[in-house]
Amino acid sequence: MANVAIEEHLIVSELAVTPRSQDFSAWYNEIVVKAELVDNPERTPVRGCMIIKPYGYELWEAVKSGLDQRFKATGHVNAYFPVFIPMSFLQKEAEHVEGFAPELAVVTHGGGKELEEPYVIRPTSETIIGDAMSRWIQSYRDLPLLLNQWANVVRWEKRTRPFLRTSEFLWQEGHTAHATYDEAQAEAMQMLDIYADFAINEAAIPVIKGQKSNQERFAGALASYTIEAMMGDGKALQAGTSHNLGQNFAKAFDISYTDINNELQYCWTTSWGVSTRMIGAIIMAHGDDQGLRLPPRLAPIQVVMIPIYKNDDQKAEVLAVVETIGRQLQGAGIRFHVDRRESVSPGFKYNDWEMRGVPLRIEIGPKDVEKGSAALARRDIPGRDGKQFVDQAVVIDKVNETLTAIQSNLLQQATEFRDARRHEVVGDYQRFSEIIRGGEWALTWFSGSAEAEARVKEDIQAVSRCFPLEQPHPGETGPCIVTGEPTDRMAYFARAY
RNA sequence: CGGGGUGUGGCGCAGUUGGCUAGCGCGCUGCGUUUGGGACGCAGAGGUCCCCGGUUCGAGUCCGGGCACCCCGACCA
Repeated sequence: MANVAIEEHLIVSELAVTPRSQDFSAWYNEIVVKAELVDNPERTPVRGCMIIKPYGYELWEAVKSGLDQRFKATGHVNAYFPVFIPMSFLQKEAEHVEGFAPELAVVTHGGGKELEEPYVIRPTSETIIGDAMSRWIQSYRDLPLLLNQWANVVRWEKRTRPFLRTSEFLWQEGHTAHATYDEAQAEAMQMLDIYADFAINEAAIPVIKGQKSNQERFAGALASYTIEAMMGDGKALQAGTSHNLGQNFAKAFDISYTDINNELQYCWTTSWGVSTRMIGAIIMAHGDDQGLRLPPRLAPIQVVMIPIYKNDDQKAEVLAVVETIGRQLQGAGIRFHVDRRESVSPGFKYNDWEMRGVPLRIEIGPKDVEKGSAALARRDIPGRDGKQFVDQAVVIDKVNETLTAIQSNLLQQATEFRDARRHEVVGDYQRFSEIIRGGEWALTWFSGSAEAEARVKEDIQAVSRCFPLEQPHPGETGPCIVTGEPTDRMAYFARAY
């Protein structure tokens, strides 16, 4: 018996991905390649960079589209700034250059000549956009200035993983300028809300909105805010950030305006970003042993149709039904694909599309032709339980209904998973450590000091993720988990990506 | 940047103490049979064994040097 079990295991591992439950990291590395989100990183000619394949890029386009609509709806406009930034620009904001110096890629030559001033390949664009803003803004009538840019950025990383940390990645960076602190702060919070709304309602990932500790703050910001998500292994992932930059960049780049009293004032600026890391979040929040599970609202293919037949007569009948349903799906605006491959069996196709995370599968075979039915199989409910047979006449209604159900089920599953793994702990450092070592989240009173944070990092390789905006005990104080001193805010701690 | 490891058809690997024609599985191409949960048969194609140098009658194998990549630890959307 034992030998049979081992052989079965070997067969499975040859055919499919390493089960997520067995080795989360290996599962992730394999699934991004096998689901064709990226080219095999080991064969990508540039170290630490990724080739995003069409299926992965379509997923990114869906993310882009969902975010871009939200940005436009709140009055932001897109623009584009150079990928090269004069080195001197970065040096104008002391904390900023210090934060980014270790991971800069620098261009020293162009057109065969050494450049007078080296260019940095943008790691982020606060400086070059700040420089433009200083020229564009003169009057309070020019404010607020609400810009966004979709771009690639480069940060030289020592250890990289597809989507989670790569030397080059795609993102959007919003950059805004305002007349007052309050307006900038409101903007930073508004964008955080937009990110949270996107994560929850499009990506089906529950997130916690919070503020970063000073140690985890963006280099050059007054305050940094984050949406934190829990991955399938319990680790935390920052899925988006928003910064109130205060007047730090305004002063460094002379972004100033004349107010209504004809007095010169510095602007208050913000920046905010979501990157291709969001793809990593979607993979790790929803995936299972069979592969990806994509939320219907973002899935490049929402429905895959598998025709099944034994001979040419059946093929003709089956494909006629497939065409009919296909036209209906198209009319309903549903993204679908018909798997017409002749060289692989239906069973292979089931597994193949499950690995790619397609939310819903429709099987049409001779029996369905005969009965006027169609088989619908949900990706989020494995096996027979997820399969239903519906009348062809109502298939579109059923598809719409089921896609909606899958979307909300993914969110519900992720929420229940997370809520079972976050724990409030007061004054018990031992238990605090055990929670984090056990791969779960601890919510505890925290002073936020550099010393306290360093101690936690030293002890248990974890840092604070955020002070949640929604505090569980507002107005109260409690003992800092590290120092014991009374403090008025609680923070989440967890191991993180 | 410190420690460990690996470079052999597209992918995963075998090739032990040198030996002749470099092999296996998967994938790929063609034909046929199959097709409701990862099909099968037959016939094919595909290799400067990471690079450079050395030892030898003979090097994928031994020696020297180089390069690349992967994994594990300190910094990061």
